[in-house]
Amino acid sequence: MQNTTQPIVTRFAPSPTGYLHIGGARTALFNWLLARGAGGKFLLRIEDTDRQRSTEDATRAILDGLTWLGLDWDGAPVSQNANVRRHAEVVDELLAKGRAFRCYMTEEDAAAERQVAFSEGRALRSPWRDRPGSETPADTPFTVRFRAGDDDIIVEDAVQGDVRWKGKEFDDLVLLRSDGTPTYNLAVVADDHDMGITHIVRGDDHLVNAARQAQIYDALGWQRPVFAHVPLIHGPDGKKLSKRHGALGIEAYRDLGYLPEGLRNYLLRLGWSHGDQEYFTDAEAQAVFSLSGLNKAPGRLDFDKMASVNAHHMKLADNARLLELVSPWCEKLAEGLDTGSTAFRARLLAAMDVLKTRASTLAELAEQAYFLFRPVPIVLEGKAAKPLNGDAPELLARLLPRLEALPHWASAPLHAELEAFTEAESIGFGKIGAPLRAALTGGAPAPDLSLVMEWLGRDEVLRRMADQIKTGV
RNA sequence: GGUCCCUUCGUCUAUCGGUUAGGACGCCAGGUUUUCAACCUGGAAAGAGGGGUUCGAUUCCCCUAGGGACUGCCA
Repeated sequence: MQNTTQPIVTRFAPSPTGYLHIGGARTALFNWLLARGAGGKFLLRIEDTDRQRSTEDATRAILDGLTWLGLDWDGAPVSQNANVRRHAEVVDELLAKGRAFRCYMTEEDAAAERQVAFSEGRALRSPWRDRPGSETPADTPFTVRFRAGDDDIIVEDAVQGDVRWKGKEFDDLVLLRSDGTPTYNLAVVADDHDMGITHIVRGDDHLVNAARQAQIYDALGWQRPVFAHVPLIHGPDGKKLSKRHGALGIEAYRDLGYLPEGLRNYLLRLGWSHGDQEYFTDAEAQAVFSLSGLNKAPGRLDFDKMASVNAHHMKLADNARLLELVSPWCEKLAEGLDTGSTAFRARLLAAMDVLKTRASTLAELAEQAYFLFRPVPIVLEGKAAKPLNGDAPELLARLLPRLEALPHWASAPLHAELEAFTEAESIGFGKIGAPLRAALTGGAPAPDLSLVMEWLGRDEVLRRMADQIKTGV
């Protein structure tokens, strides 16, 4: 079966008929991990032999998706369509070996023939499979079909175990269409062989194809690759993935504010495990990933878990990088915000260590940071204005000069000063905390007040306090 | 219809014949408390059903049920 002395070569082979969806992304991830962890190669092949359905846009969307996810491939992506000549050669080889034959059935003939086979509980067998060459009509279009064998077919799958089929279950499948173009199963085998693919990890919707392809490998005398068919991902309801729940392009998750490493980690654990370990860095994942950890049962998408895994990676992420990533989100929250300004950048950077522990996505990070850059003066209305009722403005007014006089503007002395103030006023912390918080953040989520004050800076704090003292009087 | 695959807490999973069936997310309760979150502590929560095999089955086999894939001159 597998030749362990040769380096591992894997591939991801999407057909460019849409975006890179979440299931495809996971398949790509597994292939990437397998290759990278073994110092092998991870190749890309675009299965574009169906010219009608294939589009440039889809190809680009898939490449962009992989790039965003951080799955880099070796060499240039292979276009399957570019190999049609080679595919025909392989068919000739099969013809020469007597493992393929010209079939003159029309599509209608084949449909009728299939009907008969169906009723007899077997797969289609072409009446042309054993006709001598002398009987073949001239000037009649033909397909080339594979001469299906009668022996059982056993696929040794790395995930599903040994799977066995009866030979009669398989069609004399078309290798070359009547227009001379190759079909999927033939092209895949030829390309995978030519590309030196050692391990094929793909969705288990291809399990039966593995049997078809195995027959072709065997007929050609080629070594079969290691097959590993991973179960498909289902939606949160356990049903097949649909647009409504999760079958989105990978870029949709990016646009929801997920980090690529967060999504990678989530996808990795969906259908694969390494004991009880939940979180993996790339290096860890590459080091321990193996086919034996793959699960046989399909998994469901769980957006809560996805968010929580992402939150873990938010905490680990570099602050400067997060600043770049979150800036567009901040612009969405505050019209006209200049995220390139040094004031904005400095504040966010200072606060990032704390803020990133409070958010599970970039969208939430921007919300958590909102108090730092929200437009001033802050207009408090309704419930948000309540903390400034009563004598709260007077309290703020008495606190203001004390803060102003602080020699060192940092969270520790600020905190001490607040404590001193509550003591001097004989009030509980909440008495001053609530109005101060309202004045500084306008009710937006924010961490400890002394930190908030440090990050905002003296001028901004005094300014926001003054704004509320003014309106409160 | 046929063939094949799958089945442990709500979800992702550990277990590779002997465990009080473990962890994570979510949920519930409590704690902390200057908002929101985070955090800490505790809790509820699972082997689809039925037969075997075995001293002993979640684990091995069979059947049933329920999911799923394939069954194209699509990929």
